[in-house]
Amino acid sequence: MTAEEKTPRVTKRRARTRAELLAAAFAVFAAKGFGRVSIEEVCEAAGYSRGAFYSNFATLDELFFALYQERADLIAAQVAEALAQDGPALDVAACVDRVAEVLLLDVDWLLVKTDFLVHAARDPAVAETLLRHRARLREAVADRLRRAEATAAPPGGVDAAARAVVAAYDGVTVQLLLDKDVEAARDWLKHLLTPLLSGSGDPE
Amino acid sequence: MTAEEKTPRVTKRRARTRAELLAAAFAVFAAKGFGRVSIEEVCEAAGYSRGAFYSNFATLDELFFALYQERADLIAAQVAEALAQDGPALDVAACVDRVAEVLLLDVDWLLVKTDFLVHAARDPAVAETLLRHRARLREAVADRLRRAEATAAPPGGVDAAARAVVAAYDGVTVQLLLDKDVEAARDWLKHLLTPLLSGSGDPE
DNA sequence: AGTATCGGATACGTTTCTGTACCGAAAGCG
DNA sequence: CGCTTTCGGTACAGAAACGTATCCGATACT
Repeated sequence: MTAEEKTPRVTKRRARTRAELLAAAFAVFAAKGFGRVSIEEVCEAAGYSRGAFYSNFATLDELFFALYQERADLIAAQVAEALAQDGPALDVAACVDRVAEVLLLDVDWLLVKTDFLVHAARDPAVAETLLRHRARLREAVADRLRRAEATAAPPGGVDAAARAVVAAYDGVTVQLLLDKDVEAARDWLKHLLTPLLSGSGDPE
Repeated sequence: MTAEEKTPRVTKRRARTRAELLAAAFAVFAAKGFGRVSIEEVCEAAGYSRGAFYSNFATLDELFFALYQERADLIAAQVAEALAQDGPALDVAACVDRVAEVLLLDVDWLLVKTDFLVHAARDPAVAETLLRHRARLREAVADRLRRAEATAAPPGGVDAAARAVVAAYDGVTVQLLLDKDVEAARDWLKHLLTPLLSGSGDPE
């Protein structure tokens, strides 16, 4: 075995406490907001002492980043699944329904995600990874639209339509954060997407 | 004069320091984010000591609230002006241009505004006033659309269209916070509004 | 101008959080 | 089954921020 690849001898316990710290951090961040949370609070919520924290993360920012990455990947996978669920000749409405179900599921996640946005807006490095996540999502939507282009070509090109979908999602999220009405948000998102995906735009 | 109405004897200096504290707070909030800012930092940036702060505000939240209210009112007035600028038979594109100019002018303000959103999302009382601000803006847009309904009726009713405009604004804001490209954001907002205001929606 | 009041500065004690250095115990390996 | 490595707890000291109590200079009214 290579000398470079130093396999950590203990890895089971570590993974567990790391996961528990992340879970606790999610709850605390959702409740109080990232900026208002101390390392101690996270440790207390997780049932660990600060030693455990410093053993797993260098800083709160690092933990936050890991937390975001984890959850965002999870959501992305769920969205991909929802998008791929029906055949090439798709039912737009049903597809939108499924995606809306996934994207507007957990208000706590939207809270944390917005916190992360605010964080990224002030740190270019963080912003770049967030932009990558968004690009991935956008690409998934664009692919889906391309597959269905035969039945209904979106106005202004597939790519622009995908961007519009993301923008609509963001816009609906903001309102949802204020009124906390998930059902209304889903309905409203579908309502918004109708003209954006099938309306009469400038045909290039 | 009524005995209840106790006119404060000194009011000039106070107003000045209060304004300077607010201005400094805006700068610091924009740079670091509300959650990351201490009272001391605001005072230092303003060139005052903490005594001045506690003499004018009870808590950082209170200052933040006052700051938001002040700026939001200012923006609202500017938007109202931009909306009222041309006659009853309006040029949609030009009107959108003017509003986009006002709404997407200062990225710092968008940063602070998003901080406030995050704050409001966790405090129902704050959320309510933010919702009121948004309702006011929405109403202004709806009024404008009503005045122009003769030339081009928006899909799904004037009210829904106004909501869509706000959602589009929010969606574009998110992207802008990440890529910091104001010009692209303005173009994109106009592009989004076209199908939302004149597209083919379900006719009630 | 005199004076009563107000606004902001200063100084103080307290709390909270941080980061590190050290240590006992748990976990994998031979 | 003992040994070694590592993980997480504990203890400590320092920093930062908070809120208050108090004081002096500025300000407005007469």
